[in-house]
Amino acid sequence: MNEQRIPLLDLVESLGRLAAGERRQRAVAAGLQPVHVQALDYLRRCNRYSNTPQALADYLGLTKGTVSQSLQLLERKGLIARRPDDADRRVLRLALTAAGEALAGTAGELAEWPAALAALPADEADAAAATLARLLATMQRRRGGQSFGACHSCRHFRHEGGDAYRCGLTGEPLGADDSRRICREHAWPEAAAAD
Amino acid sequence: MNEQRIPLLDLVESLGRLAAGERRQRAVAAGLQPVHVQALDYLRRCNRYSNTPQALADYLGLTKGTVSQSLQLLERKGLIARRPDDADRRVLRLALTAAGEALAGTAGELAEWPAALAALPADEADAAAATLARLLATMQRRRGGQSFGACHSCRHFRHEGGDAYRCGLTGEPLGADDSRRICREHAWPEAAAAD
DNA sequence: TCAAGATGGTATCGAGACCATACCATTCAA
DNA sequence: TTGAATGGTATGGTCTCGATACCATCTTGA
Repeated sequence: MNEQRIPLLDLVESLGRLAAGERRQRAVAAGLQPVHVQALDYLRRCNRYSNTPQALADYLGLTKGTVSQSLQLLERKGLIARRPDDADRRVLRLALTAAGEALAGTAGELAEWPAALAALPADEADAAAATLARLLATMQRRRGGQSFGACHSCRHFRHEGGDAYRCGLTGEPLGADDSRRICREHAWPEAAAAD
Repeated sequence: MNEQRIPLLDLVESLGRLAAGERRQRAVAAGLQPVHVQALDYLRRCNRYSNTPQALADYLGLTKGTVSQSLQLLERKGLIARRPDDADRRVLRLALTAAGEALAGTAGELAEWPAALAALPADEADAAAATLARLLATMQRRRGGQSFGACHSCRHFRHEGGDAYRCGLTGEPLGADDSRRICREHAWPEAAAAD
């Protein structure tokens, strides 16, 4: 028997801090702050309903004022483009430029983790991931906040056969690519967590 | 079959951010910054070799100058006491005051997590914890940084029968309480990670 | 139709974390 | 005993972040 009495939460927080530290290093090496790399990463992974300053603010847990500043900085650096929405002229639509896409790719990658993760037995890693996914879903529902999950795990997600999907909230059709993106309207199903 | 293709690292980071967010809320509710609560929590859990500004700076990954500022603030608020070491008069020994102990207790507690964690099947949580512990040990060794693990999981830890332990590095005897504290000299055993 | 509120975003200011640099005191090593 | 290493402080600057106030646009409802 081994002696790891370390509770699960402590481990998650320690690993999270470690990863955040590495991300921080890579961000400053790229001339950005960690939060800016997070923003770029979000824009790379969010869907078409979620590429606005307000959605980003909700995702990051920051005020819209703070996010507005960061976005201006990112635009000055030529990493994102901001253009008004056609339908609602209050709204800005954010998009990565080619430079932003490239930077998000390089600065978003972690150097040491893939190897360490690959060294874990696959079934063990999968089991741990399943457990953590349940925990995450529980926590997000319990806190009542937005969950920002991928589209395909959403309560409103409908499969219409083949590669055809639809969002039950907006009614719009979705492609296979859309279904893997982060959505600000995401809501976990009622009963089960991540099943 | 469920569709959680979410990789383990993403989950760890999401959960870490969620927990950090809750810690942040509780910290500001207590009139402190998150890093200050982290400092108090560290001082509550570290052993007698590790209660110095430099050790805290290493633990938090901050410069000693930054930590010096924070410690002055915490002393002004009456949450910690700083007194010079008897043997080495460069060194300051840090200790929580009664108020600091109380605040670390209340602000360090997370509200929603215990219930969510308890809702997980015990064997599943243990298995996930074991996996994450291995991952953490691997990452810390790989990055060559200090690990700040609990004394009992250290390479230098010696069990001398009953409740008698000893640190193989300093040679000093350790009680059962000591062996659960965070040590700045902590080093994982060579071969296995957390076994 | 039009006023009132809701929503998305910006401008500006202050607080404070954080780092870099320079510095002092003490201990340790040659 | 001199020089390097270590522990800590002081200071100035950068930058995040929140609060507040503000403007523009959309929505709702009487």
